[in-house]
Amino acid sequence: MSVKLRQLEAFYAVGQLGSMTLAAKKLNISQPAVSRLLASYSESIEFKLFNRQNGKLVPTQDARFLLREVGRLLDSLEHIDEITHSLTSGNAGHLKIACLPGFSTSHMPRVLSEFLINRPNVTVNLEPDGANRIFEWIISEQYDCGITDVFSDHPAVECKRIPMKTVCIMSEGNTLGKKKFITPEDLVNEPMIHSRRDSAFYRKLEEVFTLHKVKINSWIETRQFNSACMLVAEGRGISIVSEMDAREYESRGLIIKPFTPVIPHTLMLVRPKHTALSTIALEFLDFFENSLEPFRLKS
Amino acid sequence: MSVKLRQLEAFYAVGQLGSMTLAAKKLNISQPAVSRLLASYSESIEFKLFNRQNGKLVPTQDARFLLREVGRLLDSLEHIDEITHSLTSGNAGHLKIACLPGFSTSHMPRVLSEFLINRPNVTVNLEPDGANRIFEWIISEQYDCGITDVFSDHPAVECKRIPMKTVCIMSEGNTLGKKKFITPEDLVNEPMIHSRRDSAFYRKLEEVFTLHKVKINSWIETRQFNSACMLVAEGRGISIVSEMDAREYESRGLIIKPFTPVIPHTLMLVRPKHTALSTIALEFLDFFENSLEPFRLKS
DNA sequence: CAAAATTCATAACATTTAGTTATAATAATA
DNA sequence: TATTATTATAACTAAATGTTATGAATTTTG
Repeated sequence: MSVKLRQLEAFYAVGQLGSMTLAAKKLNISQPAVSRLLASYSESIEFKLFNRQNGKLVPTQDARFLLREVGRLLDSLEHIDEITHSLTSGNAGHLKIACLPGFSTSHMPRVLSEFLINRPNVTVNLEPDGANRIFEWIISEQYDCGITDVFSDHPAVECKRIPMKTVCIMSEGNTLGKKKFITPEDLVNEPMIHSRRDSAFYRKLEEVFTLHKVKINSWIETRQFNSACMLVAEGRGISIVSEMDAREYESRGLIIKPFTPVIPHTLMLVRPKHTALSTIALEFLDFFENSLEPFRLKS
Repeated sequence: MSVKLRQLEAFYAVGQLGSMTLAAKKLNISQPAVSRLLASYSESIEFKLFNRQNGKLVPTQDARFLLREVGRLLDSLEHIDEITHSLTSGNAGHLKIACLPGFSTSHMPRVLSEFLINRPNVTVNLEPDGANRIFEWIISEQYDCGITDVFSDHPAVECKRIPMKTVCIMSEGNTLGKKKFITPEDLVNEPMIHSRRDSAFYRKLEEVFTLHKVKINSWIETRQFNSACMLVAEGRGISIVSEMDAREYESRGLIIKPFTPVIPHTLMLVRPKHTALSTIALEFLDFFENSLEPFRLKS
């Protein structure tokens, strides 16, 4: 007959309290129950557990050694109980997040650390990578959610679009800094930093400029808004980027101006469609979406 | 209803093997048993544990998180099982040993380390102190056993006498080094290093010398044989000490010669009389007594 | 695609474990 | 010694854990 958990609990309680009667009270069972649990345990192992001394039950040298181990076991059992409850309430679990590299260094860490403050039992795996890889990961269900800016209608991917505000950014010396807002016409002679020509955002940009009969004065092509901000902050060029990214660099000398007409930048929150997400993952997606609120384009 | 150990075992097995049928085999129970254990566990916690995928049971994100914790729990349970068996066979436990300071630096470490080689789960507490303190500790049952050289007939102390061989030691240059054995008469003019005048051993020494009508040429009085050996090795004086101690210093330039008549030095292995010693403590006492064999005086 | 095989769930029942109350035995204490 | 507190034993109940038999659902295979 194998060791029974109940036996260990009884053993531990008696070891702690030095009395079966007290142990019974602590465990909320009757004294005979404890007596028998202890008797059966003591029989299964082959050494004496307690000696009587003035009416107290004093653990044997060996028993004392065992007590430590049993204590550890009961602790981790309690921990499991705790964790179990936490998992349903979203206070424990593991999060696997994939996001574009731009996010992983600026917005995400802030949001994540805030999210984790009250969730000590949550562990996170944050993987920055390109849009294509993110989709692969979501499709193969290796990650709980992804933050990207490319749409996909893959049947296994749930995709939520979030239109984001964009702004025009320039370095501090720029004469356009005196204007209230910027239009395409203002940018005729400005060297522009913009995203790759095959990106959806560049196409939208081009469309707007064409409509205004202005040619984009292309200077540097970069993959991320991040880099654009960085370059502009360094003192050269002008760009149109997500306001969220712009605000990250505002303190490093960067002029931010509204741009008309409005050109939205669409973020995508993606997740596997056929898997039930864990509570913690759902909570995080909610939390993250909320964090975008200040920069979200209200339609 | 609280978590049942059996449920966790089933959960873990299924999580590992991806199948209830296999899990049942591993646990040596029937498949329906596993099915019900899992069902009841899944009901008690409030989230789904597994998803079916091509006939395999794949743990949920949350379940995977739990599995780690449960694994730890089961490990420590297994460890307890292991320890329990070890305790009866004397391969685990805790040893509290008190000994004279002389032992704690020479003989004891060697014996102890040899004793522990095949007993990885044994922990030791070795406390060096004077004879009186050792008795106090044994009486109050704070220690399993003690090594000393003073007898006590305290009713709570079990005392085993071990008569030990003694030898005469001198430094390398000494002319007596040419003799086969040393007698009291040889020591008339030698400056002697000996134990304290109130010690049992000194009284025996004095008795023998008086019988031979030789006065002890007292030079240095020291508490331990250790110190005597050290002093002699340094090049001055002559002493009569336990052979065991002498051998420790043999390599540091020390001449060892038999002494007649035989003066035994009595070691005491002491332990609490009214407590059943743990298996490991009994084993250790045995082991230690054995280690004294080469230096023991056969009567 | 239908047949065979695998895998899990359910039902009905047996056994073991863990709890109960009542009471006797055993220490500790006044 | 009588009294009191503590543990052990007995007899019984409820719950947990196992069993076999069998049906439903899903993969695998010919």
